[in-house]
Amino acid sequence: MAVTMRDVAQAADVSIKTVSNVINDHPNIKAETRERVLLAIEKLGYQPNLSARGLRSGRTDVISLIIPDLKNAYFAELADAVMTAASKRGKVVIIEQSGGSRTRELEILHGPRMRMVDGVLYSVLGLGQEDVGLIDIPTPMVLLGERIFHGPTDHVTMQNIEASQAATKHLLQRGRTKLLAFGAHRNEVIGSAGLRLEGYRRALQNAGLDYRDELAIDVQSWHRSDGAQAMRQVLESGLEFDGVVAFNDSIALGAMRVMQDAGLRIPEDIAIIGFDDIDETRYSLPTLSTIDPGRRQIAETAVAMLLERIDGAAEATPAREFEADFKVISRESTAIKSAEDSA
Amino acid sequence: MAVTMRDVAQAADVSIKTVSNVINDHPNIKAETRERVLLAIEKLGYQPNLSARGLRSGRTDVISLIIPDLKNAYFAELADAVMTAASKRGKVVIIEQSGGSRTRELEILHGPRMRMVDGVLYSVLGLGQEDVGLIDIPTPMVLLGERIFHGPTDHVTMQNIEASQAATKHLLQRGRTKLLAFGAHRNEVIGSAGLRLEGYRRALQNAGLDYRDELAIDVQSWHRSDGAQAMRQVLESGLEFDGVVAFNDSIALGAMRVMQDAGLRIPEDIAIIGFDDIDETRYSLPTLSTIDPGRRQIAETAVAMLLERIDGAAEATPAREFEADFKVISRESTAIKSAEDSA
DNA sequence: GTGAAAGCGCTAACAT
DNA sequence: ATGTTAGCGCTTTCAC
Repeated sequence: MAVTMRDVAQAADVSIKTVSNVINDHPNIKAETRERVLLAIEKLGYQPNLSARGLRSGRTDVISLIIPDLKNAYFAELADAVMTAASKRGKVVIIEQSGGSRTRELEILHGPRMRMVDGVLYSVLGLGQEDVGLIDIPTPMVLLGERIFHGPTDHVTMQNIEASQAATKHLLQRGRTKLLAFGAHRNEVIGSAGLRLEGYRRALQNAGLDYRDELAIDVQSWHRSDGAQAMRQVLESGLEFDGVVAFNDSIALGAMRVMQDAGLRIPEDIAIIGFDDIDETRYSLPTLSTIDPGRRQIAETAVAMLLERIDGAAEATPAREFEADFKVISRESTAIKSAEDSA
Repeated sequence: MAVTMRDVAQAADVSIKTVSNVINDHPNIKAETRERVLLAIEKLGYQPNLSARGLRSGRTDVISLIIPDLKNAYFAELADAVMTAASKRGKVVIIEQSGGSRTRELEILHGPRMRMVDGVLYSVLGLGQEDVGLIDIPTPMVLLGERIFHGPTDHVTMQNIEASQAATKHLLQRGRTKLLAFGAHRNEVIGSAGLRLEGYRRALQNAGLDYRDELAIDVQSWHRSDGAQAMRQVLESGLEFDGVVAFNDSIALGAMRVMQDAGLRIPEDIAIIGFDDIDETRYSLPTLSTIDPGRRQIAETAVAMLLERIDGAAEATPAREFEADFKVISRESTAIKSAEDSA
């Protein structure tokens, strides 16, 4: 059997309580006693049993992160940011992939695994605003993403409308006027797609341009292959455009590849900007202009808020909402090369 | 306080043991009794306390996956494969990022967190063969990667030498003879870099070509930016080559981008093949030929082996080694376009 | 400053 | 087929 606190206590000739005190950095221990205990721990190779501690204290120091899909670069980078933030505070992270499925998200949220973690960061995709009642679980939770607003929990998100508006303005400033809103979900009002489309509209309006519905291109799933396929259809249709506001980087990269195959030059013929600032955008050919959504800030804030809820520091505080700062990252795909660009 | 088994037992008017039996699908329960218990569970919203179960049974149904870095596409895809395989068998996964640091890997391996998981999948990067003595931990473990061989534990890996040899042969067959071994670590014998360089040498030898040391390009860290930088130096140096065997996809993509910037056409001027078959290789311009290392098979096998160790099914079995099947994936970056390709 | 003892919620002997 | 009971290893009052 593994060595327990009792063994350590015996070896150090103190009570089990004293060992516990040393381990948990409690005050009121003579330096000499602490030394002795530490030595015994070292000698016996003692390691606390986390299950026992969890049972007794109600804390496991594990938090859960629910995301749609780790293979998606955006979520891999989010997971990394969350794990880094959690690790700084002594927590480890269990990642649960939902596949964006409603059923699976509910299963996870209401499953027994929730009882073994101190809290949850939930990046919503399957559920929507109408499900706001279903996310009121006993485990402390912080919501991520833009599918549900004003729920019963803290919420950390990015400035979708403002960022999308800035991205659109970025292209308008470069003289492009026939801009695709690439990645729309037509009948969505909130959700990333809905909000980003709204930002696109506002930018057009501010520039005195009309919104033309045929320029809003539906791309249901935001993977690279979907972006590629949607762009293929656009090119076949003969629709005229000189710029693309893509609602995430993956579909932007997919679309870029298809346009280049078709002989279009980027940015000379078509300027394109993405969303998310995934690592890859710095290495594509051309490099992709994009929106930095403030991922690190999102992760840090979400973890901090969650921990406050867990140790009750924010007990009296009502549900908070936090929007991270964003930045337009200008790269080659929207570079200004010469006067005839907008021709 | 949360509802416990005792409450359920009371509500269903049975003993606590019966409730436990129902939950754990033990035999010998009258259908009618089971019904009653299930109903009570439902009504009270009972959820088992996993810490308590873990304490009592010594099992947590959590396994740990130690990898260098989630932002690295290869590891993100590996993590996804592992989580999927684990989930099928009722386990969840804690991901620990080591950053490839020796110290950090040892810290994790010997840390208290190991006592809260049933087993570990450890993708070695920081440690090396000389550390084989340090990885003999009490927690069941399966080793991944190619830094340590013939250790005290099961080991799942890919066929590095054979795969690299096949990749090199793939280029040789296309008439390329001046091939960079891109991503070498000069003084490494085992490790991915060492083994892949060996495969490269064997392929040359089989083709009756001499190994030329100046064609082995050191790239210490295998991120895209490192590949880009190394290729910049190669181009500046004026070294002549007509093909690139890159030791992973990321550095291949970085290098490809730099070559294109320099006006080189791929595959006409330079043919290039990568390693890992990360998703992105299907969408780059041109698409990147690569080696499919058998990721799913690796994940499935590693998880299966680990679980056998955990439930003692493989108690008597000595440490096993398993090599996954690989495949050469031929894409545009090594396509045969015309007769003058090899000019 | 340290010790004794209770008990967290569960599982597994053992009993019936 | 079901009930009784001990105890996993730890933290936490409460004494001293």
